Amino acid sequence: MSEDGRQDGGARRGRRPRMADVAARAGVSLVTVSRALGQPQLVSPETRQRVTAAVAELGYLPDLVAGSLASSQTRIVGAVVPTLANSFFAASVQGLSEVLDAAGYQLLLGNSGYDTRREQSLAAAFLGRRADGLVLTGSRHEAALRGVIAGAGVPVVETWELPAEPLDMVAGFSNDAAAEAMTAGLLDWGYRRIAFVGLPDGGESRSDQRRKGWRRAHADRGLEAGPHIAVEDANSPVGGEAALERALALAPAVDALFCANDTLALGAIVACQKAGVAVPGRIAVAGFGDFDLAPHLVPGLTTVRVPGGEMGETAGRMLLDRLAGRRVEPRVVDLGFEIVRRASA
Amino acid sequence: MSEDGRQDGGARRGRRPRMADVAARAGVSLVTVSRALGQPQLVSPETRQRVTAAVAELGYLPDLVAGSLASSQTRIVGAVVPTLANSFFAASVQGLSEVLDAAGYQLLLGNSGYDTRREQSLAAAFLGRRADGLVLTGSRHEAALRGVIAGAGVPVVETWELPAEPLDMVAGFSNDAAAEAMTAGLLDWGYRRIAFVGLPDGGESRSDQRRKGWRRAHADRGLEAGPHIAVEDANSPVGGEAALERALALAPAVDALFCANDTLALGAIVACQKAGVAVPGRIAVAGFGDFDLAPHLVPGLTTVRVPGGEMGETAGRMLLDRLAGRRVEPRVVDLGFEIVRRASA
DNA sequence: TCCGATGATGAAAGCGCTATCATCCGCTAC
DNA sequence: GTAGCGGATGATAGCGCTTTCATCATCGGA
Repeated sequence: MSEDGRQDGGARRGRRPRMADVAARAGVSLVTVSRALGQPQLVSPETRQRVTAAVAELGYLPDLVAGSLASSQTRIVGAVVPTLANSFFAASVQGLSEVLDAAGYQLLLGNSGYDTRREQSLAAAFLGRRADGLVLTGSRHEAALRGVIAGAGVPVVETWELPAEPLDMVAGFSNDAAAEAMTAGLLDWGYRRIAFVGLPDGGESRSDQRRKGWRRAHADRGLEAGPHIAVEDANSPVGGEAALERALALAPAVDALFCANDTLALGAIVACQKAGVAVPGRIAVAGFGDFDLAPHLVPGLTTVRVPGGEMGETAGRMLLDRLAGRRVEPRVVDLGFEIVRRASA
Repeated sequence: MSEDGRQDGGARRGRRPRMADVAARAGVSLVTVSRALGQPQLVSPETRQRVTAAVAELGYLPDLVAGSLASSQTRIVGAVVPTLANSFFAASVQGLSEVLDAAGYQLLLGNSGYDTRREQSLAAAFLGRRADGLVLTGSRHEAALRGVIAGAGVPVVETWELPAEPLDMVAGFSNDAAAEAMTAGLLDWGYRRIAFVGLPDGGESRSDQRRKGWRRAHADRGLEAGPHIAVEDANSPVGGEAALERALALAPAVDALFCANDTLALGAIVACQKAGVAVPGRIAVAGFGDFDLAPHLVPGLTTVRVPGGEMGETAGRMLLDRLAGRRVEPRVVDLGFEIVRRASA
């Protein structure tokens, strides 16, 4: 291949080459280049090879913006998570990203900061970019979202919950069933006064559901639930530390702490270590999420394993299936959970 | 506003409205709509108001793909991180995302899995989407990347390191200086045989640099560095646990473990707890990163605080400045680090 | 009274691709 | 021999916007 200087078909100096430049260089029409790149089987091997060579010589990079406009599909999926500073959602994003990447799709990511209005505006922005699909976290959205999505006509997957009225598809699990199961486990293991540690009422949809499950486990057995110890910030161990202190002061004595997530549980366990409180001897601690560190804490954290990465992967696959024109059945996938009993309860 | 049925200027049924539909409805030309939306100050208040009303009535969402093609700017920034399953990079992405969001930019995210070829192909894909800027992690890239970026002519920020030959701009810190400072601290505090726990040689750029700093701190004082305890996976506490076991078996006795990151350090501390090894009495443990949990471990983790979120924010701001046509000086920003001494060393 | 500013609006020309339809060739089938 | 067909290629028309340039009032100053 000639390295020296631009030839006839070469791109004008200083401009990034376009498909027409490649075409000229390869001595074919623009359409043929488009086909050679997009549907190579429609082009003869020699032509394809000439095009490939021209692409390489010019360093041509197809403009996917133009392609998207012409084909009205972007191969972009938008995802909104409450926060990235949290390994749980990060795992989902990672799973999603990998599935999409393998299919040549790209991920447009936004974080809502647990604010449904920001979620709404991010979703709108993604749709404005003509994302082919959307992945959302949770079931609580602005009322207007439904209309915006319907108007755009793109497939959507909600994750991390099992909404009563899904927008479209769901890849999630039941937070209340999981919390109920965890609570039932604690009761079965002999704990009698189980406090729930989490956000106040209405603080956040998933925390609320978990609290509901905890309450129901008691109700189903005719027991009265223990106290709800409210924390301000569910994403810091500090809340767990404070909760332990409060729990120890309560009478009748609380013998187990069910934390709305593992970060809080870690705070509680650490506070116990510092205060010399035996876990689970004096007080048991259970978490929710089963983060990486759960088995490594001392004592190992009893918790609920949730399908973080799988939700992302499944959401991605559902979207891709739908975009490929395949029917997605069922539209609501419950990825389940698992009670993981370690030493802390 | 009339709810009932489409009117003259309304969009054809079943199609999503375009700018022309809005224009017809508002009784102005398409250009005016474009201006009313993009540069409202160029349009009279009444007209602007008519357009706004028409937009609302039709539920019009501008097509940013078309806009991008026409204006040749996408307001999209692409970012590549090694992994999201790691709170360190997640913090950077979060910081970046927030800065971009506030400026009306969107984030296209990819994870390379610590593979430079995947980084390269992601970067190329982002450039194909005509991202206005790129944020990369680290300084080790495929050779071809430089040319691809130069060809696209977009601003780039490298993060998490201080590359010797930056691609363009940098928002990072010196891993070797930080590791050297941490090691110097350990030496100052009286530890004499400090093992480094991290990936094997050449495993990863940042781990290598940290090891280099550890070695240099010794060399500068005419001391011989302790052993390098290699682990397979630096992102799991398991490596730290294994490392502790190996360290305890060494003679002469290792009295401090300097782990290439906090996750490994956590593994080591936990292993000590389990084995009843006093920290720092028998062996001190230092980490790198200062993740959320560091102050909450028992004992609190002595570590290096790195500017995770700030690198993301700074990278975002540098990009935005450059895109706004402002000069960015200096192009290499060292965000520094901080030695945080807690109880573990 | 006329003129160049100034402000508000519009018409037309693309941005760089893909979709669609047309063309052309060589081949098989009768 | 020729109709018919599939494979390979090309010409053309947009995709829905922004940009640029043109138009046309309106207005204060000479």
